[in-house]
Amino acid sequence: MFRKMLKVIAKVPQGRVATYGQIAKLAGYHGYARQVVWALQGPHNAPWHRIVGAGGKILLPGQAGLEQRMRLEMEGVRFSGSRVNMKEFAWQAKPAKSVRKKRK
DNA sequence: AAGATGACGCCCG
DNA sequence: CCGGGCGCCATCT
Repeated sequence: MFRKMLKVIAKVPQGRVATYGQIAKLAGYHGYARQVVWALQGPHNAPWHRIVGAGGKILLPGQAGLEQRMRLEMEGVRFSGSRVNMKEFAWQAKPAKSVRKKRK
């Protein structure tokens, strides 16, 4: 499951950002924003810094959020205060069949 | 098995 | 724009 999410996250190109909900939905799990978080925390090498909250808000606490912002700017992402210019850098993913698993 | 938790998302004030 | 409240789901204790 996380495996799939990570795969989607890995598809996010540099200089682009995606939201948790976006990832979850593309992975086929609409509404699993929280699970996306666990996927990032787990042992893997995913570009966690490209994942932000809805509206491009950085939710990471303390230094982590600071570092994320720095990295994104380095990739070319512009920031509007504490947020990312979503309209410009929001990742436009392709409709990968949003197949929702039949949540039992 | 039940209760609490978490880098969330959306609605309301 | 910001803060608070409620709902979502898998994992942990």
